[in-house]
Amino acid sequence: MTSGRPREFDIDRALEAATRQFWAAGYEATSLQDLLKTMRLSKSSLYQTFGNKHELFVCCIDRYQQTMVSVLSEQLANSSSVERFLHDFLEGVISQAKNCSTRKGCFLVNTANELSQRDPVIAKAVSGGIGNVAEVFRQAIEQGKQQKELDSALPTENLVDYFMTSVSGLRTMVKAGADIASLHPVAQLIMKTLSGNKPAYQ
Amino acid sequence: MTSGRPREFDIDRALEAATRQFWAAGYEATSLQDLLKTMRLSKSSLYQTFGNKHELFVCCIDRYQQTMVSVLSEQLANSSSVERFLHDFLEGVISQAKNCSTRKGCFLVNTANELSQRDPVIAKAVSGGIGNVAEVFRQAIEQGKQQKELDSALPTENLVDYFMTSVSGLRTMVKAGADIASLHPVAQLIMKTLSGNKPAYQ
DNA sequence: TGACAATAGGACTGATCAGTCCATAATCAA
DNA sequence: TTGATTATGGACTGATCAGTCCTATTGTCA
Repeated sequence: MTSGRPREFDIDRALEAATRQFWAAGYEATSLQDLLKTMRLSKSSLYQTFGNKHELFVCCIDRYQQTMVSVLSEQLANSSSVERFLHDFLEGVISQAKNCSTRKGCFLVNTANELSQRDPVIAKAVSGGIGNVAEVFRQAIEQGKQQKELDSALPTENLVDYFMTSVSGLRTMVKAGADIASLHPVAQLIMKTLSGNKPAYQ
Repeated sequence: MTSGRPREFDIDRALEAATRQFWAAGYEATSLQDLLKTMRLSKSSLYQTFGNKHELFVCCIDRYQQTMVSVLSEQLANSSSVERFLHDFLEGVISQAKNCSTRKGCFLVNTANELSQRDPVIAKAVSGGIGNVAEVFRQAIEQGKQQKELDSALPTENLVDYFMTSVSGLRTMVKAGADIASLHPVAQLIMKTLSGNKPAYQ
């Protein structure tokens, strides 16, 4: 059936490199030259393998959200408590403010901001990805309620929406250059809200 | 001193049109052709008056933040209570989700997302603008504490940071296409956090 | 009337963009 | 060895970009 010269590069590695580039610079500001350089591919290989810049971008979005969901699921499974899981996640976002190279925000949220208004295909991929991530947090919050860690008086959906909103806000602050010291108390307030009247998780 | 043919267009109207365009499409995605069309200027007039695209953009940022600060200050002065002022602001953000033309988010936050990482001049203008807006909310929260509307146990700065973070998150959700119904409870939770243990503002 | 300033419009530059095409090289199966 | 298939790199296309420059016109004031 198929024969011929075998592919010399690894598709997933190439996608990872492309994701890094798109993530750091955004879609429009990433040129094909940038992609060829970081992916270490020839133009022909890129077009033959991924179609074009737009299709490549959608592949990167998909790969990113799959990775994020699996990492989060694992972290949730390995956490000693739901409060710890959620708080660690918030602190992880904040700690990205420490240096510029990690101050990139969330690839999904960045893309929503850049393209969701004018590119329906990408918008769909992004909202699907965000939904999958939110589903992990929904499971976490449901679990936290059952274990009496979180406020059971409020509908889970509201808490999930609140958490996703808060995370997006933190990420924007980090990207905008807010200093870490001012964000820790914000994370405390967010956790306090999730857990009802209980004192904040330490 | 100066004589010659008088300027036929209104600078502030032209800036308003440019702001509308930049706001809707972002900096990179706005071409000079787009600007000439919406501003109703010839290329010569634009360059003579505003220098270039970049300087024009900075003018738009400045104009936007000045307008925003003055509108917010007036709303605060005219509000029956601080809680009402803050809650109305959150609901105003949410109500922008109703149709696509108003689903543009905040011009300052959008710009921070698009350009703050790679354009120090614009980054400075944006962070200055955000600081001015935050200052209005700082005054509001200080006032709310004195009038026993808000939680006095927490430092004002923390509450301001929390509020700015929450607003940014809400704006991202609106831009990402979240439905209004899911955001009202989020706004309630934010207000509840600001006011301490009191029931949410209705 | 003459100096001055702002207008409009178009030609032009040099750079960059995404994407196509082609000749050549490498690797497979038969 | 041959033919099919794929990889690769560079030349090329057509479009668009911001910005410059030039000419000609229109209006205001001294």
